[in-house]
This record gives sequence, C-alpha cells and structure tokens, in this order.
Amino acid sequence: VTNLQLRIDRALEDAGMRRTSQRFAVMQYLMEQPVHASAEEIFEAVNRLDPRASRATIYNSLNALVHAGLVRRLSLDVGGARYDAALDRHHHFFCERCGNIRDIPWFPVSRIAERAALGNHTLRDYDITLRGICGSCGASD
Amino acid sequence: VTNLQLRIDRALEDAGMRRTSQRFAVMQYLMEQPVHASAEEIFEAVNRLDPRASRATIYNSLNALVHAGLVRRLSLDVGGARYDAALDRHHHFFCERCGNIRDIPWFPVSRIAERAALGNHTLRDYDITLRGICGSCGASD
DNA sequence: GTCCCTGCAAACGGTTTGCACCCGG
DNA sequence: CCGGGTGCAAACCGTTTGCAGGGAC
Repeated sequence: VTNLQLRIDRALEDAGMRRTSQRFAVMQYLMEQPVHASAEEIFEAVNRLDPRASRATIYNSLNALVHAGLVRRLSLDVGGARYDAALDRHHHFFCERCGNIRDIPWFPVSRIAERAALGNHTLRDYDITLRGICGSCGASD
Repeated sequence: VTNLQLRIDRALEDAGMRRTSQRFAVMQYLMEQPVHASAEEIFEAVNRLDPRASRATIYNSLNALVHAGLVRRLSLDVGGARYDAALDRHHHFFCERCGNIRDIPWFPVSRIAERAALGNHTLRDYDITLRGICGSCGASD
C-alpha cells in the first residue's frame, strides 16, 4: 500500500494490462532499483520473492511492458538487453571497464530533426549512448 | 590491383594483421557495399566467391577487424549486429518500417563532453541513433 | 466463465569455441 | 618452419514459442 505500489497499479491499469503479480514484481524491481537491470537480474530478483516465477514470464512481461511504453529496452554492443522503467528521460553512459550504465541528465540535441529532414526521413525518436570510463573506475587509475 | 585493393592491403598491413583471403574478402565487401551488412550477408557474399569460407571465420575476421579499428559494429534493438567499414564518421538512422539503416552526415554534439564531465566520466566516444520512418518508406504513405 | 497469462521445456538465432589442419610471414 | 588463421561441429547465451493449466476480471 505504498505510494510506489499505487503508481504501478495505476500505470498497469492505464495501459490496459492485467495486474498479475509477476508484472507487478517486475515493475517494482525496475522502479526500486533503477540500475538498468538485465532480464536475468530481474528474473533472479522476482524469482527470489516468488520461486515459481519463470524466465519465460519475465521475458513476456518485459515485452508487454515495453510494448505498453512503461519500460524502455536498451541494447548495448555486448551482452543482453537492459531495462529501464521509463520515468524521466535521460541519456546513457556505458563504462567500458565495469560495464555499468550511468545516467546522463537529459538534454536535447538541437540539430537532429533538421539533419533527419535532409534525408527526407521522419524522426520519431533518438538516443545518444556515450562510452568511456566512468567516475568510479577512473578514480582508481 | 585496383585502388581499393591496395587500400585494403595497406590497412591490414598497418593494423599488423595477416592478409588472408577471407579477411580481404570481408573488407572488400564492406567497402564496395556500404550497406551496414549483417554477418550473415557478409558470409553469403564471401562464401559465394570462396565456397570453403565458413561462418566461424567470418565472425573471427569481423572481430579482428573491429578490434583493429578498421570496422565498426552497430547493434540495433532487433536482429543481429551490422558492420560498417569505418571510413568516414556518420550517424545512423534506423527505419522502423523497412529495417534499413541510412547514414546521416556527421555533426558533433557540442554539449556532450561537458555533460559527461559533470558525472566525472571520461568520454571516449559516442554515437547517436535516430529512429523513425525513412524517406523511401514515408513516400508510400 | 472467459481469455489472457503463466510455467515448463524445447526450439531458436546469433555468436563463440575446441580442435586439427593449413598457409602467410 | 612457426604461429596465427581457418574449417568444422558442437557448445553457448539470450530470447522466443507451443502447449496445458491457472488466475484476473
């Protein structure tokens, strides 16, 4: 009955999705641990609470949530996809040493729309992925 | 003995890589067909010239070329990786209808370095992926 | 009661790897 | 001739799917 739980219930309802305990648990994990978790990490967390929860359902739930726009899926060059409860918009910084993803506060890129238009393309969305060494890793140089 | 072939030979040499016929064929295909091919497409093209060429070698070669910086690997949300002979720098536009990747002429994003620095991160590289409907697909609306 | 969702296990696609042979330097 | 590269097949990993049973509405 926390505020977070109410928000999740409402989000699922608004999206016209059934509120199953598995979907709820996935959303809750993503919102409480905004660490861009992998499907496997989410599975482990949800499975810890409900040992009957299966990988297939985690994948199905994630796909449904992504489809509904409640979750964003990030694909990196390496490893599996990462998931992100789509709260605020932001860019991503991928650390090549530790593999973690750090958030970069959102800022718009002004010339993007204009450039897409040059090719007669219709822009719907874009994102920037930065790569390098994050603050924590760089500190230990 | 074309100009292109000499360039490939030199690039491999500069990278300290042996000039095997398979690596050469991979590079040649990527430079002649700058369409952001998948590993499978590259395999089919190379295998057509040399039916003994195997998938494993294509993957090994691509990894070696990427490692040497001669080829860029792009990973999209869907399907396998695409490869790009790293000639000129550019951004990418992914068409959600036809799945093709169009090039967007390079332009720098000015506030990127500054934003990365805010988080104490050391920026090494970045790229922008645009998504939407490309000119060809949009024309048939 | 109706469908959608779940759990299970098997299949899948893309990619990597172990090993013996081969060829470029 | 030496060491890295190749071909083959099997393994691998992340993800999807077919099916039978169960829970949300």
